[in-house]
Amino acid sequence: MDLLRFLEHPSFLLFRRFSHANIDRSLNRRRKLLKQSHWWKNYSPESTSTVKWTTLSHHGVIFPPPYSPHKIPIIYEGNPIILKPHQEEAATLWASVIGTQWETKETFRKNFERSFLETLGKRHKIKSLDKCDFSQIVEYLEKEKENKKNRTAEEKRAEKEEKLALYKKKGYAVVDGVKEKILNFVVEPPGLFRGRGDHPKAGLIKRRIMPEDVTINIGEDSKIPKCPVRGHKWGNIVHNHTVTWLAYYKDPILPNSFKYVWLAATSKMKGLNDMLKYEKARKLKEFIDKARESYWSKIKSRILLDRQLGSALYLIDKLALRVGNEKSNEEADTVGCCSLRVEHIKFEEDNKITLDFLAKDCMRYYNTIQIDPEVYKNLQDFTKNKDLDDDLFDLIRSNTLNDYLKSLMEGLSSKVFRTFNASIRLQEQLAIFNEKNLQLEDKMQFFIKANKEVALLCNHQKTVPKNFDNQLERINSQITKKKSKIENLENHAKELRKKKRLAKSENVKKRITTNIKNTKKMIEKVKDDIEKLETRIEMKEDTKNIALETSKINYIDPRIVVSWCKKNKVPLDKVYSKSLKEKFKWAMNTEPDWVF
DNA sequence: CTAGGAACTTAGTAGTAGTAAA
DNA sequence: TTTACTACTACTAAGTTCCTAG
Repeated sequence: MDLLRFLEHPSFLLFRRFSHANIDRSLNRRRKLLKQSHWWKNYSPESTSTVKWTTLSHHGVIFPPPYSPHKIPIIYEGNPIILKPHQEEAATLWASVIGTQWETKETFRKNFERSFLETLGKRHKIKSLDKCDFSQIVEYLEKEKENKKNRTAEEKRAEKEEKLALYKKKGYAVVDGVKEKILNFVVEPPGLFRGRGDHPKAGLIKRRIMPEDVTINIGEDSKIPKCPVRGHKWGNIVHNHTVTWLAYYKDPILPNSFKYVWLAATSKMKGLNDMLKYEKARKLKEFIDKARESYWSKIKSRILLDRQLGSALYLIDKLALRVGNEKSNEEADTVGCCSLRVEHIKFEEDNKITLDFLAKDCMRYYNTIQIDPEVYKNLQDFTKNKDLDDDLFDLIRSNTLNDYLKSLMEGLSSKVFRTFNASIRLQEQLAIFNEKNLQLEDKMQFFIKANKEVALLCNHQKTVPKNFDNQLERINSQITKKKSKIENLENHAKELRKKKRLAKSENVKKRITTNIKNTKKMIEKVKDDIEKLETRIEMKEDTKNIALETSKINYIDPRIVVSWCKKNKVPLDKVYSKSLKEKFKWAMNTEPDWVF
């Protein structure tokens, strides 16, 4: 039953044994809350219009604490040098990177050095990073870390409380009367830019953001938040109803982009968009036959441009590739479908191709796959008379492809194919499952395997944890222990049987028989444990470099997951963390027989 | 018609807090 | 009680998409 109706139902009221006044107050409160939070029950098309909010109030953004100098010198050619605070801050940022992978990265080092020397000024005696000895600062940082680790429980509690209080005070916005969490209400602190892969700007000092850098978006009737840094003021105040951001500031590294302050995933603004994303993917389900027919006719077209369009979409559909926009040379050299170059594709026997390129986040996409001969031939054609660094699809770009998609279905774009195929893939994999009597662990194992298929499709990877081998080793030693335990138990059983044979009284025999039975039971249990540990190892090994969460968060329609869990009596907590359950609260009431 | 701006989604990793094992 | 893992969350980088100005 609808929760609201239930709350109003006489049996509920009776059950609570509230006084009437209390009931009224409580109901009103709840009704208000329900009306506010159950947006998915009665969302209307206009909620997706260009007006994103009517009233909006919040507390602006807050800033990381100012730098407090430690006055520890760096040693330069044998001389200790105490730097000015802002210079010392830069030096300390570098010190915090020493011993990590970043320290030895060529670009990172070069860029930091340039940034650092600039901070010091031309006439400073420090001329080279290589000659700087940061070890005293490193030592200091280590001590600080140690101190932090050794805080008393009381201190930790106080800190936690303080954090919570800040969150309560500043961490939410009120949008059209609904209180919503903010995703990132603290601006990014200064740091060294950790661009991924071979990013040309990695290592640059990311400067401190000041209130003057920040534009606040807030309702006309709302109180303008007080600037939290004394002596400073907000850069700008706007009242833009057509956007969802609460504030933005210029990206301190990339001159043409911004950092935005948004509501959390639990908010209506984000949740509704998320739901609509999946609805769009479901709409593609209706159009997919038509779309595939269309790109197949293009693949066979005599017009080169069409052959490129058709073949590109074929790859996007079949391999769930990203569309691949062009990138400037201020960014790492990564590609997607439309930006593939000749060097990224190899033609093998039997209509197989190998794609080998760096994708988003410099994750390597490496896949050998058999494709249809028509596409194989097309792709081969596209590489003719080209250099290795020429575009494979030289006549099209992401927008060409997206324009074409618009002609197939309203609102269709390339990324919808990824969502569509990922969700479909999970649903298909889960549909294979029909053994209802499995243990929960086995069900979970099955789910993880299905999830893994999606992650593989989308090429979602993660680095293998540092001490992964140790972890396996530990489980293995547990198995060894349990195996020797079984041996002992078996010996014990053997002896019991011997005793039973020699026993005279019936009573003793009976007692020994129960003992034997119990021992056997124990053996079974330990064997079961071993089996569980073994599958745990297997699963761990199997997914050690695969990121399962990414697809769960971004690509898999949560309704597929919820319905499967309900149908198979798997508690949702097994699949979704607390925050994911909140993010997907709009999908929590999905019926067991729901289909994507 | 194209380049780049603006806004929003998707992505992996670092660090932390809570929990299990020793 | 300490140590070691594990499971999350916080963080922020890196994509896509759509739009507008020239």
